[in-house]
Amino acid sequence: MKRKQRRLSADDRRTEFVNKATELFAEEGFGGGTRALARKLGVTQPLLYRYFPSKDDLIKEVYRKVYLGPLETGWDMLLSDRTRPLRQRLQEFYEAYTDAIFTRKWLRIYLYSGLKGLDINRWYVGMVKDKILSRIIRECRHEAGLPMQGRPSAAELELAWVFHGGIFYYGVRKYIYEAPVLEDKAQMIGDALDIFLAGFECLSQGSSDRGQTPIKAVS
Amino acid sequence: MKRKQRRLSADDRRTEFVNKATELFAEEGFGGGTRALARKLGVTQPLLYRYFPSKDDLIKEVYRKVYLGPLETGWDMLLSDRTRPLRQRLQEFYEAYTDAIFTRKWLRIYLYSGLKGLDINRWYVGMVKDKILSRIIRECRHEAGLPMQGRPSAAELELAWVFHGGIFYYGVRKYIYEAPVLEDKAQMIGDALDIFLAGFECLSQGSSDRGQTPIKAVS
DNA sequence: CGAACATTTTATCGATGGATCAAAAAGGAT
DNA sequence: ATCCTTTTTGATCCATCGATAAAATGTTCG
Repeated sequence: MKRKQRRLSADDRRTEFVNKATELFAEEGFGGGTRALARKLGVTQPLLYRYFPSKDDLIKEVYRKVYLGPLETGWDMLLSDRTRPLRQRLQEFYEAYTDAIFTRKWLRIYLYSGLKGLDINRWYVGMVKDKILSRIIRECRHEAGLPMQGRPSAAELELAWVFHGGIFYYGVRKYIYEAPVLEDKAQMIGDALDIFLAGFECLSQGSSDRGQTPIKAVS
Repeated sequence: MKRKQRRLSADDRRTEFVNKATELFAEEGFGGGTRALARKLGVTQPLLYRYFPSKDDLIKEVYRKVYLGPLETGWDMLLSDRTRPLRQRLQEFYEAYTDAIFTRKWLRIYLYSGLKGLDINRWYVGMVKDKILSRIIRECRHEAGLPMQGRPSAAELELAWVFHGGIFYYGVRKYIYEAPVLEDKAQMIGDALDIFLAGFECLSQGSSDRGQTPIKAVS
């Protein structure tokens, strides 16, 4: 009872390899075997080497596809559109962004590649900083009526990172640890935003009980 | 030019295996080879099997040591001591807790084992929830003069998780991604606490602009 | 010293994983 | 049906890995 319809076009086969490899590596890590991968495709293992010179090249292709996925959603304009209230923009942005990255596949590949210390991971983190967090800070400062300086301070960026990381960690808890989480993701984002925005505002008005500027710039 | 002083006592050799294995697995993941491990010890590979029945048993030992490490710091009483201001307690707790877990070794082993979906990881996450986050919520409610119910609601827990995860992610960024972070860890914790506490307080006083209870309990 | 014991090494087995190459099989064109 | 091209397979190589057994070396104590 063999498959009749074997042969696929070169492009289709290639993308099929990348897709199934993403699934396999997400579950097993990049140590997953090429034979297990071939089995998932219903083909034999040497066929892989007709489409990729080595397993490492396949892995690089997986990176590319996974890391570039979230960027195709066009969320970047959402943040800066000042015709709408900031809270609403942030809510919408984070719902869209987490829709893109909160999947078992994405998060696991992301963490596995992060543990390998790859350049593409550093690139992604840098992009999050520049395209997301810096903008959030800028908009928050604008909202709070603070003077606009060229770049956010390291301390402000850190605040945004902690906020962003908190949301990110929701995905890790749900899809990596498979721990019970608040099911309503939108509510989680909303509550986190309430805290963050209220806290940011309180601090901006100098109501800190420590004897220093609420958000101190690092010299 | 061979080593003269080879032979170690059984106990010393065993702990040496576990220690070096922790280092190795932290860097390479649990796929790290037993031969590489032996090389780190300056012994031959079969010696491992005189102290551990299998590689898996060695790995279990590594888990035990790593996961139990942070618990030996006795931080758990810090949180509930109401003779001191809440903010100070939280600051001190998180500085101590992150001193214990913010190391390259700990974080990498934690993430690798989390990706394997192990029971010990679930146990640890549950412990964080019960021993840390639930207490924080309880103390925050007390501070805000809110009525004390038996257990924190799922939404409140989620709030604490997002806060906690944000701080945790600082360690991931620094030691896993090796990304530049705000160097002053204490300041990061302080700022995150300011935001969290201020936000929590604002919300508790019903100043949310959404038409609902600030922190809504999930039915 | 030298016997008794514990520790470490040498040699090796079987399984698995990445990679190669020639041969076979499948589809399309004439 | 026959030929040609492209895809796929079967067989295999070599390195590595976990694990085992037996030999050898160091340690202890009479």
